[in-house]
Amino acid sequence: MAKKNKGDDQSTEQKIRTAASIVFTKKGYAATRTRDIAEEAGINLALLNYYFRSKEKLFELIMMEKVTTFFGTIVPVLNDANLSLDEKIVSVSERYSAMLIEHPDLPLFILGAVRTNPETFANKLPIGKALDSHFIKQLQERRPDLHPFHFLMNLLGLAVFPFILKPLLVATGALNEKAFNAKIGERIALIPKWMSVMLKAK
Amino acid sequence: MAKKNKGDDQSTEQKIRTAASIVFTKKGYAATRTRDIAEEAGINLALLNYYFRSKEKLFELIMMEKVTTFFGTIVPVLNDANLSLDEKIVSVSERYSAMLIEHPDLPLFILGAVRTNPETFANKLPIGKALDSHFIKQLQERRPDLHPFHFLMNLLGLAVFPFILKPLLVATGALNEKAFNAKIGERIALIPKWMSVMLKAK
DNA sequence: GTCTATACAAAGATAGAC
DNA sequence: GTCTATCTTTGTATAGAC
Repeated sequence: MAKKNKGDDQSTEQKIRTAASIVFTKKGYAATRTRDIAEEAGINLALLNYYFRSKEKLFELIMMEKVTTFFGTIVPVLNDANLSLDEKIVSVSERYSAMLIEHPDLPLFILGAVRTNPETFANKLPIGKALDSHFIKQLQERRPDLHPFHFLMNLLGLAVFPFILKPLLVATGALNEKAFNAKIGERIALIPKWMSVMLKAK
Repeated sequence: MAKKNKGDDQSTEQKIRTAASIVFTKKGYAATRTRDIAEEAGINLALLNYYFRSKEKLFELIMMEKVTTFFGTIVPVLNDANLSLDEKIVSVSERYSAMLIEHPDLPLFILGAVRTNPETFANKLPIGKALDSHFIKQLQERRPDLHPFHFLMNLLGLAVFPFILKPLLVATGALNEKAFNAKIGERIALIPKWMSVMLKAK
């Protein structure tokens, strides 16, 4: 029962989690074989079932970790009553860029999972909270004529969309990893500016 | 050899193409079983291989159709020397919205395919053309201080991102199909406005 | 806890009759 | 061109030794 970890770096369980995250991210759920994960983790295939019972359970575990990372980055900001609207915009664009540079394929992972398993997400996502947040109230105050949907879409679109397009840009050779990150760096300062002028535009 | 089509509505080949498009779009390549396609098409499993040799060849065929639809919508506009920068922005946002309302899951389909098969896209995409277009030259003239990458990202982000998020919004019950389309309709007129103020913002 | 070996099911593809 | 039947491969999961 007790974990050994005799001078080794990582527990077997953790090795499998890490490997699963890598392979699922790269190939998606359906294209991933449990053998791929075992190989990536450098462990025996049978151990995967020993620790996680099934491929599906392992996937759900990994996915919930990712969802938490993704939304945990902004939900607290949106609900922070001490921040002005403009401060929130700056904070969200900074946090999102930082988080996405560290986890560049998070968006596609989640979107892919939603596409194949919409039911799973029905109650597990804090979308409702985002729509009822302090941020939304501030938006409605500032621009009662424009539905908050548009602002949220614009902010997320400006911040997240490049990361969604990244695999395509890199695959086609339009941009390499380094050039991409440089452009993202520029956007951190630009997005708040753009959001600001869009807020003012009548 | 000759096609029969004896009073029937569609040729078998066409039925398979249509069915494949539906199932691949819904489940992605790996999760799709050739048996699903056969069933959706109402034909025998063996006919799929008879007409298209393999699941993979069939997929590539469908994918190229989709890529053509997706990029064919804007590339001609970007290269039209008779349109001003502002006219191009209006035209692209209108065309994209119209095309995406008709094919709402095109973006996720293509992005999913890129993720699992990046090599396939290395030479088959007109990204190079977009980066060398008349549109880019106009942008550089108007705002030599800002890299065109940002404008393209912004325009695409504003127009396309909502459709990428759509499955998530619908799955979580944040928005239904009808409300979503209404919001998209509003954006057709709003996006050119936003792009315009972003172009002016220093 | 970890391994080898293997059972069992699913899925792609083809042979051959009609 | 279309069907039934079947081969083969691949992939998930488990049994049982160590």
